[in-house]
Amino acid sequence: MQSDADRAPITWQAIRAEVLRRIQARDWPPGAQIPNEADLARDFGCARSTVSRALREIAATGLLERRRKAGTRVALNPARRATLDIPVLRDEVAARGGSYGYALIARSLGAGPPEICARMGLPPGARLLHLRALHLSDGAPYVFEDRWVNPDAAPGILSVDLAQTSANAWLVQNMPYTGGSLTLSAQSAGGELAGLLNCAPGAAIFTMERITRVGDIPITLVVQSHAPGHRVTTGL
Amino acid sequence: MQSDADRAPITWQAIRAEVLRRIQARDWPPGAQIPNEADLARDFGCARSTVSRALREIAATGLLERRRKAGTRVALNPARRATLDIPVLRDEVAARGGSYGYALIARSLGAGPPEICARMGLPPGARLLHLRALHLSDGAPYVFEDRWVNPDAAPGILSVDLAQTSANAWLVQNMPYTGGSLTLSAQSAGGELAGLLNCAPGAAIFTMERITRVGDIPITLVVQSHAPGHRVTTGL
DNA sequence: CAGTGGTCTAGACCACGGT
DNA sequence: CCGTGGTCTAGACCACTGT
Repeated sequence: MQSDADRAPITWQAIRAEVLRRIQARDWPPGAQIPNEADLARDFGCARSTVSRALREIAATGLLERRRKAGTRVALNPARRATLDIPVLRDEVAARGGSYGYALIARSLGAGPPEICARMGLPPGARLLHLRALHLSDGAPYVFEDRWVNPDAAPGILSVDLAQTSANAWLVQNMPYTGGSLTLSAQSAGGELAGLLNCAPGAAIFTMERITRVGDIPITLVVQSHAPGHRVTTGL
Repeated sequence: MQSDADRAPITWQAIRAEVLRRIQARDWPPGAQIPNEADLARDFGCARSTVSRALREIAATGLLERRRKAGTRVALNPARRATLDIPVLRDEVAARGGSYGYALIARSLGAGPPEICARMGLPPGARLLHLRALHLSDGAPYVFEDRWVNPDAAPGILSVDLAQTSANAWLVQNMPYTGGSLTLSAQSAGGELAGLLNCAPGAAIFTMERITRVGDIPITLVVQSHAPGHRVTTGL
């Protein structure tokens, strides 16, 4: 008679919420193995792929660990993951209500320093375009950028007027990358950097170093030194 | 006759790779709309859900933007996302080959400072457990941790011997959280912090501040100050 | 070997949101 | 309105890996 009451489809978000609830309530304590997908699908009254989707999403956050045959377990030491947004600096400044500015300080083409070449995975002495520039917010230094570009990977950049267009903007529009790495650290402002960022020497500087590649070919290495007080926030 | 040549199933990873290739090759330049899922599925000779999975994964990295009816576009200003692993400090030290140590410096229970209560979203003067501790690698200071715990959310922690078990380890095993935030910044080591971390006053310190919640209830706010030179790296 | 997650398929309905 | 992505289903085969 009430055969139409259970017509409402179960969404994978609902299953995710319920699984998270059971973990939080310690129905499934850390380290415990949870039922397999087929059983859960039967319990929830939905297709296995729906359960699979929900568990996959949770596992992506590090709270569940899944292995074939071994099943799904609540992570014992959840090395949680956070997703960090890396906005374009122009947008970041605009979002803070500032007016964005860009100033190229130096541009040179020549053999890259051995250390830089090594970090980019290039042979020592490879020819690199070296750029130093300031990103400004309301005219004040916001980020100092020290960048090396591999002209072999991005030949077009040699003919761009980089005083008008920031290298990042050009690369973003013309050289979508397929991989790379990001390193975050803190460094003390040396004399030159302090001068560029208009801050006290020795101030703590939040630094992001990015290397981007297309396939196996390195495109650019950029070190961005943020003005003191910069923070990066994300959800968990 | 060759009707069995196309039996190999197309994987979503293969489609992702091909879509990335077309973006990189500027077949689909930034800002352009790409064919809809149904058309791509026909072109690739697979089910629409396979295409959907591939495009969803790419969109999750920020390279594609998807909207119903408007279709899928190559992001014009790809605010790229990176996933950051937040390992348990004990594991992080062990992975670096060090022996892990933990030393509780201070423990007190009382009204939290207004600023801390506000950051946690609690009323001013809320009762908080305040912990100060050092994480050690091979006996040397590795991270100084300044933590506030909401005892109403985690009553069990008041009866734990925190000299033996780090608060983080206990919380991780007993209080799986459902949300929170993470803030990264650089700070200059003040006199006290320099003493604790055994570094020069004024050194640049990489700082992570985490707030975790269960539902809407804040559990803990922790500020972790890393020894100078600390770096966090992730893929893109 | 056999259990479990990973994936693909073909089809269906629906929610959103440009036009 | 109606095209597009978002999702669910029921079933199938496969890849990996612990036993």
